Amino acid sequence: MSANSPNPRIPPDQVRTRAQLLEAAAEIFATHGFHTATVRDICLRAGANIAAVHYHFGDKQGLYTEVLRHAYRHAYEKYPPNLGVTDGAPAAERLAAFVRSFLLRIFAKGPVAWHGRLMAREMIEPTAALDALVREQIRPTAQELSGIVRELLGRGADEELVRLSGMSVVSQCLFYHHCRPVISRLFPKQKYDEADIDELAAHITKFSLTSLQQLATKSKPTPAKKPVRRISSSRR
Amino acid sequence: MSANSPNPRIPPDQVRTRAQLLEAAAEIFATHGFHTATVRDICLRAGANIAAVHYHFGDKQGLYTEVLRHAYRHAYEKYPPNLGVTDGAPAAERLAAFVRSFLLRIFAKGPVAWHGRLMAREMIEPTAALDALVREQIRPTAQELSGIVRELLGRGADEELVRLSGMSVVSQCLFYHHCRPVISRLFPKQKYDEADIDELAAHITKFSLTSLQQLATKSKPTPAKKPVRRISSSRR
Amino acid sequence: MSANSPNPRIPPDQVRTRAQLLEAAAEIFATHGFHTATVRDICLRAGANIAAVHYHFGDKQGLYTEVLRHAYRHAYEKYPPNLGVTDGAPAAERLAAFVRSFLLRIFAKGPVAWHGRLMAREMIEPTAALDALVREQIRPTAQELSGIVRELLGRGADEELVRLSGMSVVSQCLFYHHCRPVISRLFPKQKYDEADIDELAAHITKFSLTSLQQLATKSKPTPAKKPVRRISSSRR
Amino acid sequence: MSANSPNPRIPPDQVRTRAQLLEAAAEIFATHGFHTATVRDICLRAGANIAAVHYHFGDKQGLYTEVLRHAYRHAYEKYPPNLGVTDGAPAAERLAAFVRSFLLRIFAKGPVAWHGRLMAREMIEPTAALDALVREQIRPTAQELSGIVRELLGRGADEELVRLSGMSVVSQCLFYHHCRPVISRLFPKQKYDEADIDELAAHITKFSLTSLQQLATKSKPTPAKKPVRRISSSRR
DNA sequence: TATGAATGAGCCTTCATTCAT
DNA sequence: AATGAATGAAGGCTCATTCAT
Repeated sequence: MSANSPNPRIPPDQVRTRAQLLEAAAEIFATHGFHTATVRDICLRAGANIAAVHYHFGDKQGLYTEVLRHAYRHAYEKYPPNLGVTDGAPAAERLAAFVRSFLLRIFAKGPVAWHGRLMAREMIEPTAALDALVREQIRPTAQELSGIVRELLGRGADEELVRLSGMSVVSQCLFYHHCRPVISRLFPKQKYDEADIDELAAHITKFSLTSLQQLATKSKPTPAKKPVRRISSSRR
Repeated sequence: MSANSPNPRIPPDQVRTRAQLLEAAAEIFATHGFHTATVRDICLRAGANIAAVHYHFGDKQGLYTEVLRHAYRHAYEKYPPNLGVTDGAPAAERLAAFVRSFLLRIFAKGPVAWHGRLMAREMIEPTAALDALVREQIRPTAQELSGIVRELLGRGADEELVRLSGMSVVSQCLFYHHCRPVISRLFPKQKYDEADIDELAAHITKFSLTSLQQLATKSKPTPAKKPVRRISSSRR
Repeated sequence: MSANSPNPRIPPDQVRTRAQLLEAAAEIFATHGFHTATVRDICLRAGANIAAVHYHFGDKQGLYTEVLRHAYRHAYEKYPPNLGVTDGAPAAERLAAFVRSFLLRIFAKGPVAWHGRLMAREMIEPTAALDALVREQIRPTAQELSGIVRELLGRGADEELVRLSGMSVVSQCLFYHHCRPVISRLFPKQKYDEADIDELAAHITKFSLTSLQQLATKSKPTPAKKPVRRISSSRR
Repeated sequence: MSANSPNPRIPPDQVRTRAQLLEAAAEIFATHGFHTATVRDICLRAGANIAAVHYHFGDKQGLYTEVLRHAYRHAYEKYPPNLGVTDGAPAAERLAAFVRSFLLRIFAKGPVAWHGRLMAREMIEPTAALDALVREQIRPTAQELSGIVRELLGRGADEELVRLSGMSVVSQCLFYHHCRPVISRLFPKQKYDEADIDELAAHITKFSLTSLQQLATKSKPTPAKKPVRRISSSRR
């Protein structure tokens, strides 16, 4: 909110219109997609004039780009990747935190919720905004995961294996979001409350960790260093 | 293919327009999505009159539904889930075939290629066509995978674990397709030729198989030992 | 039906298609009007091919013209203006017959019913077919009414009064048909069964006759002979 | 007119487009009917953009509804039903005023002229707008006429007779408008200038009054009170 | 400054009609 | 002789965008 106001003095009430526009747009873009969403609907829901979008953001695309940044930032503010687990913690523990925070982020309720849907849409129909997003947000996250996986696989692990294994971990998280319509038809009981997400996170972590640890012993017969004790999945 | 032609004789030439329409629509719907695609473009590319769509398929939605069915059928005809591996083959082998056929299907080139993109879009913005698709195509495929996973985990495996593990397998395949725009930015060298797909299939199979086999040995044959206490209780 | 078959031998079955087309068109034109009615609907209801209209009648307008003629003829065949009352009958009696047959004609049920609606539409948006209709059907009917009215007003009545009074009579009949949508809203109980029509006919006849008889006595102060008392009381 | 403008200040010039649209639409709807008229033509004649109709009136139907209201209001403003005759005037005088104003209204020249044609079309092919019209405009007019007729028939007159007689009066007025194409073919000399209308009004009034007075004396043998003199067709 | 009326391109759809069969 | 697939011209409507105020 205040990140966009250049001067510390409280601007009259333009910022409020801007913020409402952003929030309304996030919801509508997330629900209907970029092309199907209409500027009219967004302005209507934001209680703003029909010309407000062009006044504040140039055009529809400009609004969308800003929405994407806004949503991503909010999601990562609320659920940071490490969830309070320190960098020095055992890799297994950090993996559990990473998976859980990832799921929480994409299945968040309320205003944060739009982030997940917006990103999913961006995958299907990438816009110019994706480049910035990858550069500023996604790549750092990916590298953080790579670090965890590399440590789990052992120092000398093949970098290609690290890369592929990282994607194996992330994919299991994203799947539940990207394929939600099918999952809800195949398994109507699957829900995404906090408890359900903990369950999913536990499975994904276990499934991945089991494989990574086994692959580590195979590729590096001389481990013995880090026993990677438990997980203790303590969070926050 | 021939399911719609009641008599074995080849209908004069009306079917050609229909087929061209279907093919053109598959490509354009896959590229632009349902709402963004225009009937004009489809007819133009199919070399048909603008009114042909409504004559043959009722309306845009009718054409779309038919395209979805058409694409799914074609993809599964070309790459059946078992890829020639008999049902009696070892589960590990059947898993490898399943993964590889899945990847081949969603990354196919040519006219079969649209299937993957169409399905991905359907996940993001489901239409009425999804119900039929799940019922007729997706559920049987899911059950086939469940069978393989169940066998790998051992007879007495927890059904919930079977379900979650099945999704862990599928998710790794779909990920490369659903997140392609991001992957191509993070790892520009990643391609999807037949050789690349074999590589991906090998990793996914190995990653999954390793975990499944490990989870099997832990959960079943020698019980009494480790009741799988916490989250992924590390082996000793 | 057989009126259209030029030779007494039964033509294959073209005449049937033609007749069904005519009947279906009458109903649809009457219900929806010329422009709103569609050739497709007509062919569909007639069980004929979409090209049948152009094959049998040249084009939509040609079909419409034929329908109008067809409908008018049928209506006057079933309800001739005199309803069996001989020309020699008292004028009051002939007036009653005229009014009643007029109402029966425009409120007929079944295939004859379309005549009234078609004519009403022709009033609003006349086509080339109207000229022939006035010449062949409407003018004779009008002259028959004029004769009745003239006799009721007395021999020396002003011709302008005869003309206007004739229209006063006809207008009361047509009103119930032309303004049906409003009447049904103002007086929802008004129906048009045979009994209701008899009631309406009785009122219109009484209302008109009362006036005509009174005007007759006024304009011709020296009759005194024929008091033409009540409604159709046959004079002696 | 000013009922829709919340503030008394004259809106800058948005209302001009609206007014021009309304006027152009009235003419085109009256001439071609609702379905045949095109929004394009209306906008062209109004000098407005093709999207103006949807901006100001929602859709074609919304414009039509407003046109109907607009036309009705204008017609009644110019020719109020009583034409300056006070409510306390003799019933015969009020009847004469009613008939004459009715004819003037439906045969008006200029921008008011469309009212009659629009209403006639609405009878043939009622739209959703008719309900409001009957409720707001037609029913009050009908009740006013009923009052006049009831008084002429005498206090104890049968209500059914009042109702039917009222329709007998109105029908004679509408006839000249609804059947104009036929009348102009049967009696080419019939015109609808002010003088002609006075003539028609005189006849209709005389014809109806004669009947009503006669019916009154018959049904109520104890009249003697109100002699309801003549017609005295004084107006203005 | 910020509004809302106005714009024009373009979309889906429908229609009467034609033409090869 | 008679069909039904194919045509192309509009039609109503929606949209993002602009402009005068």
